[in-house]
Amino acid sequence: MTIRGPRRRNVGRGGTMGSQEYDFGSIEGKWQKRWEEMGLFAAREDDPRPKCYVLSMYPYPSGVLHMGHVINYTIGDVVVRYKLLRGFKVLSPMGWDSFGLPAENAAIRTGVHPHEFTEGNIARMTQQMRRAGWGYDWSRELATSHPDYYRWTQWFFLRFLEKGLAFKKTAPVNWCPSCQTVLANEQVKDGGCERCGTQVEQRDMDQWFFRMSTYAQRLLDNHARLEGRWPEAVLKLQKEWIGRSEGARVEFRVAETGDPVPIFTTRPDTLWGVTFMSLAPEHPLVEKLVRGTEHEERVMAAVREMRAAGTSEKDLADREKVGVFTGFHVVNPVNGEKVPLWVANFALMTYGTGAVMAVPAHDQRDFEFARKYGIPIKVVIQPEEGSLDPETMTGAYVDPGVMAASGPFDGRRNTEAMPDVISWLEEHGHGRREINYKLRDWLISRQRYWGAPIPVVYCDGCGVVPVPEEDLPVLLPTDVQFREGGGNPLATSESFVHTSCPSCGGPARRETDTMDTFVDSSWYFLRYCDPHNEAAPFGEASLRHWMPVDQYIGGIEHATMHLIYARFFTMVLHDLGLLDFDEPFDRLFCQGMVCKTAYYCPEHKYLKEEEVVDGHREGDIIVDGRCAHCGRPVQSEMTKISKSKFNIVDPDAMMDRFGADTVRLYMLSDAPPDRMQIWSENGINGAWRIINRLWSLALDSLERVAAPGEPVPDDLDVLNREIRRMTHQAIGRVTGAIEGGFQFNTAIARCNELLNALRSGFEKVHPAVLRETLEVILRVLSPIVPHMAEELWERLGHGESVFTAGWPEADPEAAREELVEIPVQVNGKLRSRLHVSPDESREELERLALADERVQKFIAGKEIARVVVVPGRLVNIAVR
RNA sequence: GCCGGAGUGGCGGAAUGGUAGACGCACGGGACUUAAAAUCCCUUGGCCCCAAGGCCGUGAGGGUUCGACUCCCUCCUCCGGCACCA
Repeated sequence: MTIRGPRRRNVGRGGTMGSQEYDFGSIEGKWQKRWEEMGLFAAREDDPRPKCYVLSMYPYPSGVLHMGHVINYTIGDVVVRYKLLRGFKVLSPMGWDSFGLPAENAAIRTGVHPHEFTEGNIARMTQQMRRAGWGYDWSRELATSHPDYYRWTQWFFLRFLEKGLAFKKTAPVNWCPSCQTVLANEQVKDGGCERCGTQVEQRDMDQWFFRMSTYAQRLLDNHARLEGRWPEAVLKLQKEWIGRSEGARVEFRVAETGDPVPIFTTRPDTLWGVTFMSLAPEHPLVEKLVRGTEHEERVMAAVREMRAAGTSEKDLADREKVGVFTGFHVVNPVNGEKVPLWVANFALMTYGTGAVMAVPAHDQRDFEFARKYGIPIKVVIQPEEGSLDPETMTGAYVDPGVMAASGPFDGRRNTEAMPDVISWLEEHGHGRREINYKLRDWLISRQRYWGAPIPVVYCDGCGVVPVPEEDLPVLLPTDVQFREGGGNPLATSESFVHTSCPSCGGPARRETDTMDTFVDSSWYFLRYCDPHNEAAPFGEASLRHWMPVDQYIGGIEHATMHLIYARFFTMVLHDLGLLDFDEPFDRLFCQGMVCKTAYYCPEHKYLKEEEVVDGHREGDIIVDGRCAHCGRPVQSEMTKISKSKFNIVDPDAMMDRFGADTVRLYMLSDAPPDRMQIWSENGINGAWRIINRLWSLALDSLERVAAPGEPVPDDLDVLNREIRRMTHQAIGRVTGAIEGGFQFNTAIARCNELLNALRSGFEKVHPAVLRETLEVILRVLSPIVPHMAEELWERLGHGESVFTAGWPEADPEAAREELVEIPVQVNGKLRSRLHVSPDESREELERLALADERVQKFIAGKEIARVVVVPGRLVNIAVR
């Protein structure tokens, strides 16, 4: 199929309206250069205007801009320019999340050093960003892989280490055998590596952590301050991720040995119904108990099997629950009952204590396990009506009820007795109230080269020794080998590994782990405030000046990783006395995914458009197409653009064809930006038309537009009064649309209306009204289509940038309606319309409505029960 | 399973409890053109009707109200997230 609407560079065919095409090629470049020269986006602390820090999430420098970047950075740029027009000095920085796996994988594949690879990509993407017209203060550009940045990442690590917030421990970790590195839980998707998809294994390794779990409650509490400012969904995701649950810690003991077995439960009210206990396969007690006993072989074999499955099982939740009896028992402290101790694959060592009390009567998972292994079931919560029989139960009873067989609590409602049960446990020394969180400590070790080296050395005499601050940065060495499956390349550098102990001067070994790249991104927004500081990560005064980020913009996929890490990091820096705030991002906005139709053949999977044959187009979609390879009918779906689905859109190609302004306008004109964005050929053509309609109307206006400053006369005709009214109403509505949640689509719609009104009455529009309206359109549209707005603003005779012109202010007098249309309803149904002054009295409206000919037809012969009059809005006559 | 969000023309989407469908796309008709593209103008929720006009319509069903896309209850569908968390 042929691509419709190919762009010809064909300007000035002259003649009638609409014939002049917007020549983005020369105009966009001109203004990008001009903004650079005038320092429009250079943020200065000595600038007296109030500050506004607008930040878009920095990208990984993959070398290619994709549509996700385009929507993200376009929104950011619109906010930046809008704030400029509103009189703020805006900090709008950009930088690079430039450490990470792709560069290292490329090094293994092609032999190009990650540094070179990364710098080349940064150069390419910078060009693409400039071309898109996004305004940044490039003097503040940073890259996390540069030593002058990662030296401070290392410096923060040392501060954490001093305070005991960075520590090392052996932990079962997610190991990606392909990447040869450890992954955070967040980086494991469906049991596979987030990056390469390889099945993840569990291994015990010595790893560095940040003590994030102790900040769980604070991360949760501070949500109160973010409510209404962050998307609901992000707060919810974080809440879920932090996973607070209240309950009790209860001390059980092994009957045979007396070993304590503490458990955590959210249902202390069911303690009397415990019929067995489960330990996680990794629980240290398992091996301790069975070693040297008749049970050892059988139990340890089962444990090995359970551990082998690890997290590599595709769907953990659907995995069959299996267990093995240890041969030992535990004593239930509340009633002295002796119940069997099992090892079960559903018990997690990483949550609670790694031991779970089992109440099959009131927990579905325990129920299934008990039925499977013939373990007794004991009912201790009875429903209000009827009584449960363990023999006939088909599932656990988890609803509220009355406690039974529960000693001192018999007959009490379980929901009400809960706090008393906990008090009782405390009084009798059996346990205490406890709160547990799913949020764990942050594993930051990566067995990789392309990251910030963790600045410690290992000395046989002194142990773990931090690198002294003055020796930072610990530079990445260049004498390393990048090999497929070769483990950590950093460990292959002799010059790096062998060093001397900063403490005793003896021979020592450097840590070869590097830090998770999420550490880099946990403070980059701070560095932007003072990017060239060589004495500190940032100057206190600069931070006080710019922070917090007023508006942060990025993808919702960072809700639980980056956004929690960055909040945690900020809190720690606050507690270290480095910051006087503890939440970094005042407002957050998450843009929607960019989607496009993809085609799918049951046999050949996703197809390119040209592989779909015999179909016809309905709008943008090929319908009833067949697979070019096998002839099977092809399905179409609207889905996130991705290479694997052959539905990608190349921003560069789009800007070649339509220019940056058209792409920007299209991204924002169809749907609110937090929703899914549908990319379509027709849609971008529509945006191109809007651009050209405005362009040619403005050019046609130049001949007859009033001189700048020429006042609008008082004695305008109806048409011109109407246009002025629309103009001044539009200012208010556009402002509201932007302030009320970035509803750029409706803001653009208002401008279209104005444009249409000017076009249809063009010959009769007064020159002064023409100028006024055009200038309003240009100013309110300038954040969205900045290049064209600037060009036309200049051609209208302004010497200064439109971005220094200020946001237009609505004149309430001009915006006032002279005549309003008042709907008249009878029993809620529209029957007629009155045309009256907007402040026509209640009585007169009622009189006019009742007298209306069309209304009469519907009320004749009926009893009027009530007449509702809302002055200026409507009349509703209720009849019987 | 649990928790969110959303269901409005052929499509993307507009509507402080007050004229449902702004704006745009697509479709159709017309103008310009030798012709096409581009551009411009008109029409366009469905149904009945020569017309005037009327009836029906915001996932389904109830409720509150003079009046409900909007608020409340029940249900259905779709999307997203979480999912052995004791």
